[in-house]
Amino acid sequence: MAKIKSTKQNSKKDIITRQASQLFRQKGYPATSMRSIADIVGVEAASLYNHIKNKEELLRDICFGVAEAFNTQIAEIESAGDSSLQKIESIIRFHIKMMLENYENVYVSNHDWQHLKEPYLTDFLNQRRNYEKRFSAFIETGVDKNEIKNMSPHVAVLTILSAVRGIEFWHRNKRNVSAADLETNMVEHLLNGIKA
Amino acid sequence: MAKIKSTKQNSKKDIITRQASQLFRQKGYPATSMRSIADIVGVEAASLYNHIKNKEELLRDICFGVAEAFNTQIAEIESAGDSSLQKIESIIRFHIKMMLENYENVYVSNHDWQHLKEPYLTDFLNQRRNYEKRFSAFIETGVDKNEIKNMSPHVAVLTILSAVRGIEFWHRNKRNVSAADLETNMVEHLLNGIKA
DNA sequence: GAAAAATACTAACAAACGTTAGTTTTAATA
DNA sequence: TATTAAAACTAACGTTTGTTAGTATTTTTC
Repeated sequence: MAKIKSTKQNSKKDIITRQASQLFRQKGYPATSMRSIADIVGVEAASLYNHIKNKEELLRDICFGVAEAFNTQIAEIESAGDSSLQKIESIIRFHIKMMLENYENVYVSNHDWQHLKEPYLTDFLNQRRNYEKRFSAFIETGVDKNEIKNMSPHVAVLTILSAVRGIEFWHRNKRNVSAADLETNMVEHLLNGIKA
Repeated sequence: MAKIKSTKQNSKKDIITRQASQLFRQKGYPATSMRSIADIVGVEAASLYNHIKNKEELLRDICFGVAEAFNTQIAEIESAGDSSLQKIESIIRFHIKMMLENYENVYVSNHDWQHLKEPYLTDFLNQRRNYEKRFSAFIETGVDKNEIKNMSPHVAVLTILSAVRGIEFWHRNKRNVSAADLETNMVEHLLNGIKA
């Protein structure tokens, strides 16, 4: 009866995916049932299959959408003429921005990618590995140019990526710190820790 | 037929819990079936219920075991006569140690606590909130004594805890960095980022 | 306004889930 | 060695799961 409302911007599939992302974030992918997604959308579970192929497709769209956003951004940063430190700062700020503005999708991508099936799982992991290598290259160059102190690039990337990812905890309790303070303090903490 | 082998150190319940923890880490709690746990233990699913009350009890033992370890340690650090910076370094090193030596349990505790049922869920979250407050107090004192630069203690705690938690990714690919290098580099990165 | 396309519905499926009941087998105790 | 306690087994239960088939209804197109 109650049809899914679609606009020019948001297809019905987009709406379903967005609602699914919210539930995946709250309960986790395996613990989220198609029926619970249908409830939120305001439709019977079977009706969802007029718009999507199956449950995993929802997860796939979320994970690869996030991956593409990061790939696009790092390519842009690579081609800019900034210093290594500036590049690293840009990456950090973009991660923070994504955690703030695209929280649900990034969260789901971080937590539930393991439930992707082959060949998508391998594809996703390869993209992530590639991304970390490109990030790592920023650090290596910075060390060579003495902008960054001598350290393990792998560990630096690990530390930075894990730290920004932790913003998911900030979302659970935003009372204490504003988004702006969060960004300022975290960027400073992570950059000061590696500056030569 | 094949009984679970128990020793004086490890009760049969301990053995089941350890195997369950491995699976929870690999697949996640909701995606891990009692039958898959039984398979690994080498027994039928129904037999597990001679040793445990239900599935959630396994998760509970893991989560609260980890929580207790951290509570005990922070109490010890609090009562020591160290400087704020030393205390923070001690905490960081303990987190890293836990991530290295008690990986499975910490991972599960970090990822699947949300599947605890009440009243355990509230209990767990209260313990965590309390822990973060005590951690935050170290930072605040350090700022007051000018050992640490002026910054948001909340953000510092968030950054540090998230970073060390990220060691779970190191476990997936230990080839590039030794555990010792990991610890040294991460401790330096996180401490240099906050030193006055 | 009729025809076609999109999308909703109800009903049902096979499989997997956590868990219990009842029974048999193994190990510990006396 | 006989008795008791521990722990395994088989079988089954009631739910919930993702998904499909078939049909009715709504919206779009002409």
